[in-house]
Amino acid sequence: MASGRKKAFDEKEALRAAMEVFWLKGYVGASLTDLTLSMGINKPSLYSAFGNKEALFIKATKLYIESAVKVHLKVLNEPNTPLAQRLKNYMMSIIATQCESEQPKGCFLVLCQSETLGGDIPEAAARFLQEAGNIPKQRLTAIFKEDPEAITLKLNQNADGNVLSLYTTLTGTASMARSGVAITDLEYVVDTTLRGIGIE
Amino acid sequence: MASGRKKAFDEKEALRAAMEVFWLKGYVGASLTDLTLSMGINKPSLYSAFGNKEALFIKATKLYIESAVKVHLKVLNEPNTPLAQRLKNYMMSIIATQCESEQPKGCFLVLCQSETLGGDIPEAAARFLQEAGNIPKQRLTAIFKEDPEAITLKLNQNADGNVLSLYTTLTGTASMARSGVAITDLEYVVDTTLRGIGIE
DNA sequence: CTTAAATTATACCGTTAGGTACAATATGTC
DNA sequence: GACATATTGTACCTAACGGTATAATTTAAG
Repeated sequence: MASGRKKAFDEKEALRAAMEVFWLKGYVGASLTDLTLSMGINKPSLYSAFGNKEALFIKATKLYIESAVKVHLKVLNEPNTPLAQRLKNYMMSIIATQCESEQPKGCFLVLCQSETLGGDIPEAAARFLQEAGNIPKQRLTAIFKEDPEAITLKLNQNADGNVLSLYTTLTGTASMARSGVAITDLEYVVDTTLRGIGIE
Repeated sequence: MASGRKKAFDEKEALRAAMEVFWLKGYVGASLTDLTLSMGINKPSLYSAFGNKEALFIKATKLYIESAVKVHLKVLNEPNTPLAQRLKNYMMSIIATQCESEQPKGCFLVLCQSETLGGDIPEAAARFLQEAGNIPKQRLTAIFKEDPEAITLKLNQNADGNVLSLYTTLTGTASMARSGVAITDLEYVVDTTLRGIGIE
């Protein structure tokens, strides 16, 4: 079997570059020129490797979920660690990503979810974005409902409300990080939220 | 002096319609077609009355600040009302606007500020957006530093942190409202934040 | 009724959007 | 080296973008 010319770019690396463009500019704001420039490839290469803009966006979103959402979850079940510390570590780990200066500030999902209401994001991508937001919520709900320490603190009695409080805070910090607020300032916000739901 | 044909549209009403388009779609996402359709006028009328897209956006932002930001401030100084109640009224008043179903869900400023980092918003408009966000922050800072009850509660000792906590929560609720979370659920988030900073 | 001023509608401008056809260029197999 | 295959670079497509020139309207003043 004959097999033609080799790809001159690393697909994973190109996808990572695309993710950063969407992360910085959103779905609508990211033009194909922005994307191809950052990815270091031209349009035919992009379309043959990733399909089209929407398919590329979904793949970039999946990469973001894996590399910037799920990675933080493991500290929630760190053994021999008080719940208060685990929750704080989790939130600060996310905020560190939001404030990381080597990446676009803020949160990919928060930015792109805010675009969905305008109707300029294809429906499949919009649905995918919405589902992505549920991942941390479900995990936090499980913690509040099942963790022995959480039950002792009666956090299970309004688990949904407590999850929403944390999630709202983290969404807010994403906007704060995007506009340049420092992680040291946001740590106080986290402490405030945790104290507010009755922890510590 | 001769004076020509009369305007067939109400300028205030057209500006209000433009504000809602930006509120829903952001600066980049709002096309001139979106704008002229919602405003009920055509492009030459838009340009003669408002200048260009950027000038229209700045006027729409000013209208939003007057009609959806400053209006909430007065409850912060309501006489014969405990500080806890005033702060809660203030936050819930804002969230009611964010959840109002007769308007686009969420916050005009939060949406458009998130676009600025991408570089697709003209610089003058971007600066104006940033300044707009300072209005509530400055007022809250004054409350925490000067209100007798706030001083008694020692909220003045970390006024900036407490302001950031409230502001982050309200920014978060704007995103929550945009994705359809009900005001009744967000009330618990407000209670959490206020309890967190040591009120109530 | 004429005239000057202002607003309207229509048609158009150059540019950029997302997307693709096609020829040129590499690669592995025979 | 010839050939099939896959990727690349270039050029192009239609549609929509922000913005405008121009001519057709409507109004008030003289």
